Amino acid sequence: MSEHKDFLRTIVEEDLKAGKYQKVITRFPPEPNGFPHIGHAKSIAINFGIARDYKGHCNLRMDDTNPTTEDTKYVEALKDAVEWLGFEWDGEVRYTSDYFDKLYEWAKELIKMNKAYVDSLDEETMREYRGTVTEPGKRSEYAQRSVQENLDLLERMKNGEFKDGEHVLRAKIDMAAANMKMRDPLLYRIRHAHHYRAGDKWAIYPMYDFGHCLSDYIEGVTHSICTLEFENNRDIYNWVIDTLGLEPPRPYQHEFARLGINYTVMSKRKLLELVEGNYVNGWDDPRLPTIAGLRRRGYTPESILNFCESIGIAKANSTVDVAQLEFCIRDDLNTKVPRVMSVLDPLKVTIENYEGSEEFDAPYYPEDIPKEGSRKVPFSKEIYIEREDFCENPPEGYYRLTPTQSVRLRHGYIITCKEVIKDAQGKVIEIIAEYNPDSKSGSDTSGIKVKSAIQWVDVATAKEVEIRLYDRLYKNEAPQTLEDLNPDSLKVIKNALIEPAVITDKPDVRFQFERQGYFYADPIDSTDAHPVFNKIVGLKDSWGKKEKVKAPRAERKSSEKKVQIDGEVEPMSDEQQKLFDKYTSELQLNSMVADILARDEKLSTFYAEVLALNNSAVTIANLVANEVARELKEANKLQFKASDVAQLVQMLDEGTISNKIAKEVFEEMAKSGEKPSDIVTSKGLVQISDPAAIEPIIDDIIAKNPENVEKFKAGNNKLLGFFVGQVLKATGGKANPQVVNELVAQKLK
RNA sequence: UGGGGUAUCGCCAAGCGGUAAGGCCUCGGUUUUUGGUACCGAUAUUCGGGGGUUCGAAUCCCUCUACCCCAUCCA
Repeated sequence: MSEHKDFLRTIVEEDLKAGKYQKVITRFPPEPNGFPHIGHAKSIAINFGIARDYKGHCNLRMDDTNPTTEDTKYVEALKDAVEWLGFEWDGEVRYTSDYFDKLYEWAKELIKMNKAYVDSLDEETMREYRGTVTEPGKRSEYAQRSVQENLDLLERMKNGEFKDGEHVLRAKIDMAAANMKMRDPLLYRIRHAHHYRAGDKWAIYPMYDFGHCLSDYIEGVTHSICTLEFENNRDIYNWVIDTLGLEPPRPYQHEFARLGINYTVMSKRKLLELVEGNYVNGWDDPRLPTIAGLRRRGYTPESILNFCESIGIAKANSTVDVAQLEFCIRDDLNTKVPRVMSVLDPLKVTIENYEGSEEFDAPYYPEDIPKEGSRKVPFSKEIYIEREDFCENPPEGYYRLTPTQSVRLRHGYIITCKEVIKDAQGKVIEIIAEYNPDSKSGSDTSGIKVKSAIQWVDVATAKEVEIRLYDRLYKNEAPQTLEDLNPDSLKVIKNALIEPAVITDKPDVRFQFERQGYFYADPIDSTDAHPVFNKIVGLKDSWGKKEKVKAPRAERKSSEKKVQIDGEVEPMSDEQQKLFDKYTSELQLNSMVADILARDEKLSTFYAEVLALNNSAVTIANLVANEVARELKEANKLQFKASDVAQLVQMLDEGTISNKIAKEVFEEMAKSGEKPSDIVTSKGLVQISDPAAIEPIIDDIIAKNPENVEKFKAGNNKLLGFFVGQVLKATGGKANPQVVNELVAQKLK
């Protein structure tokens, strides 16, 4: 585990420490109505990861409460994804549909408590009754039905006596709730549909808000982790569990931001559109961010897990740069896979001074990768090189073959261009070259220095392969529509060439094609007779990048600060205005503090109370406007009285305590309600202002931090805070910060 | 617009009153028979804006702004 815990792990740890739960139980609760994507991988990594880190367990539960969209094939895909990522769920796979009986009992319970009712409004009316975000809704007249009638109706709904939509079961909460989700949410709806697991037993199905929390409870889940869009549903989650009076321990819901990645889409709807509209070739199209797609592309589980860990968990909506994902797969494959040579766009090279043939012994891994293994690479007079690796009129900095620049054939000899043969259109079709017999790789005595080594294949023995080059699915960073699709996201090269060992020896399924990228033998289409390789990701290419940069030279980030227009501040009432005037003129408060006090009745009243006991108007005002305001905001009820604050201010005025200590005392006082003077005495918080007592401490700290002293003397003024902080820490916060400040500044001069 | 959230580098993200972590990207340099890898180095005087409190504020207080979610019988 990394040293910085994310906020979820922090919560889990606190709960464990507080003894709230004996064991952490999480769950991954997908609805089996679509293929899992990398966003699910994040959720899987979080839920299973937390369970693993805290020695708990994680369930896999299909949240299958909507029979019209769900299917077994998705269940399989989901199970498969979890397994592929290397996680093991606790026991059997769980299904919300297995809890239908229990859920139904609880629904009746709610009716008996008069907390749920059968409503018979039609859909449209129900929507009208719900009100809007600014206007309260109104309760359905059916809410007055008797318990008996509700029970009876629900029973008959279950038995299939009514048509879809005729009735629903709703919770009786509050039609005027500011949280729209709490305006009598639906608990059950009628659906005469075949459920892929429950069959035709049920004519009613629970809604998410009813089924999910209770399923968590049934499974003993402790931390129910979901994405941000469920924040509003948390109130119902708690309402259902609380209202039913379920015995603790009970689960609590926590939300995190879902994963977004640029140049792709993640929503089920958009993914479905791509698949069904044949914009891609099925759910496992390697361009898709689905687990199946990533997997078929050649991504490893480790790389995806590393990715999930690297992006962190937080609550801010964010879009991760796809470069981060690409880094993770390169990073993983770099140390794992063999290097081989392939040529995608061949240019023939005839080495006129070479006769016969030979085989080079070439290691599969470069020297910096601690892995063994090698293969034979056949070589003869005629070879192919990559068309890009020859240039007749090279730009500056071009390292490869030119009419005047020799290159090394990787694992082989150094060649030099002798003649360039072109067709009628002027296209280069062949290079006539010469090799240096003394330059053989590994036993080079030629003394020739070349700028680079290029990959190649032998014409006579090279194998033909199909290569599928994948690029980002969309051309826009934040794609909206199908128009944003990248027309070049797939390029198929039917007859690329590859060295024979890849096909005959099959040392692996993933390879680095040197200087090109990582490739994966397509698990479905690749055969011995017709090998197919998917490009997983390209190598980093600092040359290609440089070339590109030459073109667009326009955008420079505009450094001008954007001006922000402030909205209107609400005007004060006459009463408030009067108070404000008194504060600023009579009591000499600054206008900001006066404004805060004048506008808040609780604060101004409290202020007046303290002022009656102590006349340090400004000090009290500052304290009330800042510290007391916070307490009021957090707790709503104050643990202390005006007299306590007056006493605190007096100690401050007398110099018994510093501002820093005052804050500490205040916090304690707000928590325990103890008298400030008692807190000061019991904790020994009297401030130290005597320089003679402070100086030795400062000397000690200066002696211990010679580097920071240097930096400070070099002009890093921020370090003053560091030294003052250290001294304060050493004295338990008791040193008078003002004295310390002066002393430190003096000593470091 | 009522409610619920969120704002720290180009992209993620730590930080919880005392020197603005880290990763990706980018840019230099070293090593290199992959323009790869590895390694070194650079890159936020500033934390959405403005005020206030404090010796000291990304962190506390006030206020404004922007973005996301909620008015499916979806989850």
